[in-house]
Amino acid sequence: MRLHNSYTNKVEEFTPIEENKVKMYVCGPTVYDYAHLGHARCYITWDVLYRYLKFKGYDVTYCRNVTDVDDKILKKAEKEGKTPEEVSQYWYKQFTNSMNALHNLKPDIEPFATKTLGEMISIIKDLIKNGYAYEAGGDVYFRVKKFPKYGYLSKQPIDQLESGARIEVGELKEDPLDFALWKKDEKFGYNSPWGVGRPGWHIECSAMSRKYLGKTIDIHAGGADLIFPHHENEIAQSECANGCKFVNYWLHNGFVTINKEKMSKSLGNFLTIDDLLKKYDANTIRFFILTNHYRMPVEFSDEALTSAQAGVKRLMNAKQTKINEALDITQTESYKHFTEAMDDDLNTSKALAVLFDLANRANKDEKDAFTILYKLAGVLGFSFEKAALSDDELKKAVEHVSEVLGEKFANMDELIEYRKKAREEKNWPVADKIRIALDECGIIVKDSKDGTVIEAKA
RNA sequence: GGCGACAUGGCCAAGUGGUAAGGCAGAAGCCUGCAAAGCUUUUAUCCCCCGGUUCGAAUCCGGGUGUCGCCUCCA
Repeated sequence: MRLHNSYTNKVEEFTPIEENKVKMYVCGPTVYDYAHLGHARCYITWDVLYRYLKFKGYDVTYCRNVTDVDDKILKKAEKEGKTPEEVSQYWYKQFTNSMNALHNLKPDIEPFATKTLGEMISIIKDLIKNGYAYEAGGDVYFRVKKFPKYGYLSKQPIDQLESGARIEVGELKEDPLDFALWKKDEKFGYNSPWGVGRPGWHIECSAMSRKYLGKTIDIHAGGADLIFPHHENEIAQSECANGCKFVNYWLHNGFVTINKEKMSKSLGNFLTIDDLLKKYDANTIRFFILTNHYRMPVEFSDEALTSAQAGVKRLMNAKQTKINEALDITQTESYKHFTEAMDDDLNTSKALAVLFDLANRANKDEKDAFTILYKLAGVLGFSFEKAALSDDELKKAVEHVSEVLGEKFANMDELIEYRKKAREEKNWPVADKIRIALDECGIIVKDSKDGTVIEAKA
């Protein structure tokens, strides 16, 4: 399997540290607000990597942190008169709901920053001891100039970074480039050897990664906007504290854009996952994300989502057969093509083409085509479970049809039976009226030789 | 200003040296009482522009043009 490593800027053969085991870390959310489509892209992308690695037989440990100590959380807490814990707990729940709704698998470990303070303090202590960090007025800063490789990941010449760096009022840095490992905060802080304060954002990931996955890990992934300064700083901290390589493969996903501009909180041009899910289902959002390569920008538009919806529908409408559990799909051509695509730096666009080919073959009654489709689509996180019509929806629909026809029906079965008779008597106006009325309730009627089925609109 | 990426049919998109996957939309036919779904056929002599290398380039090199991202919190 080949993956693009941002550190070397090359697509490289992936070789895990321990044979058959993969330790992957993904930078998780700061929980203070709604997750938007940009987050969805990130976490869907790495969800697919996680699923695919497991599918390939790796024993994967997937760790995704939760940042629950941050200026934005504190601001929100003050504004709403709540404790920071209440705020972060609430938004963590919202985030989890969104991830579940998108069918993202739960990471094996989801550590909270506030529960990993011991590890952070231990790393900072080591950095100070080795001269890589210094305390100044209750803050602790990392001495960037002591780490010659600083800037390697982001490909930034140090002098360029220097010209952009700046010392804020009240900061006691030796050098503008230095960044905070610990910040004095007597109001919301925690005890530490340097007084009451809070950890810097970057140290959190270094600490959680080390605590749960070890000093050197296989994969560290996240949005491309984290490369600088977040990941650059993580490398500096971890490698100076641990004296060994931090990450073997750095993976970064591209952005979702809207009107050709990056979708982000600060620009205010974002669509929340919750709102999007009111209009499009999880498969559609996933399909929209996966038609593009994960490193490319993806332009959001309703047209693009509608197109994705139609594509998903085509896959989901494939003629279903009973899943043949005995089938070894690894021996099939489709498996070969699918894995070739995915092994090539997650070419999901090509992998989707394999799925469309299988759908077409299933529709032509090719044996096992649906089984293979079902399993491979599952690797990308697509679900064939159709949203069942709720009792309430059925009841409302029956009432609506009763009203339109001026005839009372007790339930859907009775209604379908009535329409069947109408069709047998070639009473097309009545049959059509029922179908149109049901369509108005979001129910599609499909007549075939095998009988009539109803299902919810996508 | 520094660094990085991208430019393929109406739209989205794969393809990185051997002659343009796939999806959406459109058209025609089959099926169907009609629909829906499905099936079949069909839509780029050409891949932003100009040079070059090569038997051969969308793919490599040089030069343009355009778009985007990072350099501050950000997925």
